[in-house]
Amino acid sequence: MPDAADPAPMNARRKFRREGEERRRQDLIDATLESVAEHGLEGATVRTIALRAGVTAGLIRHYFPGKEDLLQEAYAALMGRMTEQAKAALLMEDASPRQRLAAFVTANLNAPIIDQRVFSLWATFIGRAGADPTLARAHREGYLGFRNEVEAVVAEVLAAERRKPDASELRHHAIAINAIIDGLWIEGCLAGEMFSPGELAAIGIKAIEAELGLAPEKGGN
Amino acid sequence: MPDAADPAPMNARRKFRREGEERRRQDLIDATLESVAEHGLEGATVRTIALRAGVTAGLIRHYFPGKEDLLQEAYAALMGRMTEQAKAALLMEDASPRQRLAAFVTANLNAPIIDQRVFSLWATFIGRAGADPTLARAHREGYLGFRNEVEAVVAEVLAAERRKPDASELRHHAIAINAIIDGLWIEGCLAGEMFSPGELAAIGIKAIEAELGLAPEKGGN
DNA sequence: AGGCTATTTATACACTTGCACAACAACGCC
DNA sequence: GGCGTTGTTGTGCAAGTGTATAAATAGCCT
Repeated sequence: MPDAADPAPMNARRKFRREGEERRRQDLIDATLESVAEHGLEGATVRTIALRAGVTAGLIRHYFPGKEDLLQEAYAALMGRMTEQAKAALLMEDASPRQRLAAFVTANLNAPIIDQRVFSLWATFIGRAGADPTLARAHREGYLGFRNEVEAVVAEVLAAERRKPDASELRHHAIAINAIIDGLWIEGCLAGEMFSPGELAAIGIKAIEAELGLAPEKGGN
Repeated sequence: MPDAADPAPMNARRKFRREGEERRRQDLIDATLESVAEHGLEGATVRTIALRAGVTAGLIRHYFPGKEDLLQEAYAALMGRMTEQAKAALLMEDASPRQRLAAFVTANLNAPIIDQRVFSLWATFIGRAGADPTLARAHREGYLGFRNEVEAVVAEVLAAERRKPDASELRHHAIAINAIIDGLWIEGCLAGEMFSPGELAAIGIKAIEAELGLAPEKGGN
C-alpha cells in the first residue's frame, strides 16, 4: 500500500518521556563519566554525552548551568563512589584491627576498585588538578580523608600489639601504606592481567605488615 | 615627521628565521608538553602550541603528518626523559647494591622527578591508555623496564646479604617496591608542600628496607 | 476530558578546531 | 649579487563546539 493514508510526518518530532529530575541528572552524570572514560575529556562533548544519555544536547543546559559544572559534578560522583566502597571495608565491627586492615587492603586491590575504566577517569581528571584549583582541592580533601582512615586503623593495629608509636611515626606509616595501596592499585589497573587474582592484595598485605613490623599472620589462608 | 616616507605596510608579513629541522621539531614538542600540562589535552590546540613555539599553526603540518602524531611524539619524549633520569641513579659503579638502591629511590622521590607539571602530563596521557592501545603498550613497556631494573637491584642487594630468593619472591619484592615508589611519587607530586625535603625519600627507603627484611642502616641519619 | 507547566526537542549562532593550499621570503649556492 | 629551494606565513574552509532561545509535547491536576 504505497500511497495509503500514511501521514508520513517528515518532520516528526522525537518522542520522549519525562523522567524525574534526580534520574535525569544521574543519567547525565553517568553518561559523562562513560564519555570521558572512552574518549577523554576532549571527546566528552555535550552532544556525545546527551546522545549516550538518550536525550538531546539542549537538555544538559536545563539541568546544569554549563558543561563545566556537569564535569565537576561527575568528578565528585566518581570520587564519592570510590571512597565509599573503599571505606566500607573498614566498618566490620566484630573483627580485630589487623583483620580490618587486611580487609581494607583487599577491598582496594580487587574489583571493582581495580578497574581500568575507573583508573582512566581518575587519571584524566587528576591530570587537570595542576591547572584547576577546584579539582586540586577536591583531591587533597579526598586524599587526606583516606590517609586519616589509614592512620586510624594503623593506630588500632599497633595498639593491639601493645605498641605506642608517636605522632610522627604514625604519620610515616600512614604515608607509606597509602603509597603501597595506591601504587599497587595503579599496577593492577594498568596491567591487571599480569597478576593472578588476589595476588596484588597478598603482596600489599605482606608489604604493609613488613612496614609495621608485624609478624606474619600465623593461620595463613 | 608624521607623513614621512613611512612605508607603513599594513599587511607586513611576520619576520621569521629558518631553524634547523631538529630544533623546530624539538621546540614544537616542548610547546606541546607545556600546553598539555597547562590546559590539558583539550587545551592543546595547534594554534596554542604554535603560538607557544613562536611559529604559526600551519608549520606544524610541515613537520608532523597531523596533530595526533605530534601528541604521540610528545608523550614518547616525556617518558624518555623520565625513565632516563630515573635509571641514571642506578649507574653508580663503585657503590654497594644497597647504596645504589637507596640512591635510586632518592632520585625518584625528589625534584625533578617529583614535579606537579610532569605528573599532570603523565596523568593526562595515561588516562587515555584505556582507549588508545598505542599508549597502553608504550606504558606497559616502560613499566616492565622499570620493574626489571628494580628486580635486578633487589637481587643484588639480597645476594650481598647472602640470601637466595627464588623467582617468585623476587618478583613480589619488585612489584611491592615499584608500588612504594609510584605511590610516594604521586603523593609528592600532588601534595608536595605537605612533606619536608627528603621526607618522602626517607619514608620510601625505610619502607623498602622493611619489605626486604633488611636491618636498618647503622651509620645513616 | 482539557488546560497548565515544566521538561524536552529542535534550530540558530558565534566561535573554535584541524587541515589544505597558495603566496612569500630566508638562506645556501652559483 | 641574483636565483632557486623550501621553510614559513597567512587565509580559507568545512566540521564541530558550547550556549541561547523558541517551539512542542508529556504528564499532572482538577
